[in-house]
Amino acid sequence: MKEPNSPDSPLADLCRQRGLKLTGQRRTIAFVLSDSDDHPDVEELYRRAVEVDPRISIATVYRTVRLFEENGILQRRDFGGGRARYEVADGDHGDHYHLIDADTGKVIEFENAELDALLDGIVRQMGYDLVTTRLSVVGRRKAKPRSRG
Amino acid sequence: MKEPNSPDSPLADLCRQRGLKLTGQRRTIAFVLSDSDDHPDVEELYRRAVEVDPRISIATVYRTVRLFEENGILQRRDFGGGRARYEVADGDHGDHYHLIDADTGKVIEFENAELDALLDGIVRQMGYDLVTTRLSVVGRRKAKPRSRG
DNA sequence: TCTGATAATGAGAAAGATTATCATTTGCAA
DNA sequence: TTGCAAATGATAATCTTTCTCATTATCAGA
Ligand SMILES: [Mn+2]
Ligand SMILES: [Mn+2]
Ligand SMILES: [Zn+2]
Ligand SMILES: [Zn+2]
Repeated sequence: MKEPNSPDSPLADLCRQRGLKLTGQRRTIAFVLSDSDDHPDVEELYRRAVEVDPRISIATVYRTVRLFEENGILQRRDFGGGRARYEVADGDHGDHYHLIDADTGKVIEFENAELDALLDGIVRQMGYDLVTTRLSVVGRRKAKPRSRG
Repeated sequence: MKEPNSPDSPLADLCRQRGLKLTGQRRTIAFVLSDSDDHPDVEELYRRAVEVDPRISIATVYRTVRLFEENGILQRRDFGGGRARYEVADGDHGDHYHLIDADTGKVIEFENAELDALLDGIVRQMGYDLVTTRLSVVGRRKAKPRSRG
């Protein structure tokens, strides 16, 4: 266990702000999420949550990520592989996209205002308002160009 | 049944070109795919295939779309909803993206060379070669601007 | 602080999509 | 035409996620 009854995590506070009942399990999951800067799936969140409070159930993790997503606290991501992955919907962090390393699976985040604007313009021109952009690119690390000789 | 023992469909020919054994089931599924211009899931492909040859099995449809995808004949798409959807990997048709109508679920294809180039440049600048772009946007039809009066 | 209504939880069943198994059939090269 | 490797059909198994329902916990109000 780490950081037991400390002041609530940012996400736990958000939880309360949204008028959601703040149970022990939700406090734990909120803490784990606030503490993560990657894109864990539910199994991984469960593992991390159990470290904090061993009597949490995976059913509750599923329920909680769904609840948090519905309340705009979490964002669900799909990087292929059949499982949903989650990250905090951070207003500061801003919208971002993901590059997945084809060989290692590593996820690299990036932002690009030109891309934002281009997508928005394309969709608008088609007569729609953009609601969601689902974008991830898979790439393979370029071989370092060798100095010839 | 429609179009029984006619000349093979373009996809069936492709199948043969790749050295894949051309079974009756594969011929049927290839025909159904060539005949489709939308993004059917496996269940839908199965329904369409059964119209042509009633003794086809859904297991074979699953196997065949996987085989065709592995051989670059089909492209798998994910528009959410938990099922894979497929379309012919058409060289002529070119790479394209998908706009999903948030209210109706309708899928609208679009191409955009600027988007192609921008994504390629972004990925390259991060030190990667672009392998796959997974992009779909969800949009909501704009209300027609009313002439005020 | 105590109580009760209500909502959340845990454990496991169920659902839904996809893949694996295995006995039988089929395509196709010789 | 034959033989064999590969494909098929039927169905079991797998995997992720949701549902069910009896039990427990939260929290507003007394
Ligand atoms: Mn994982
Ligand atoms: Mn369907
Ligand atoms: Zn991210
Ligand atoms: Zn398409």
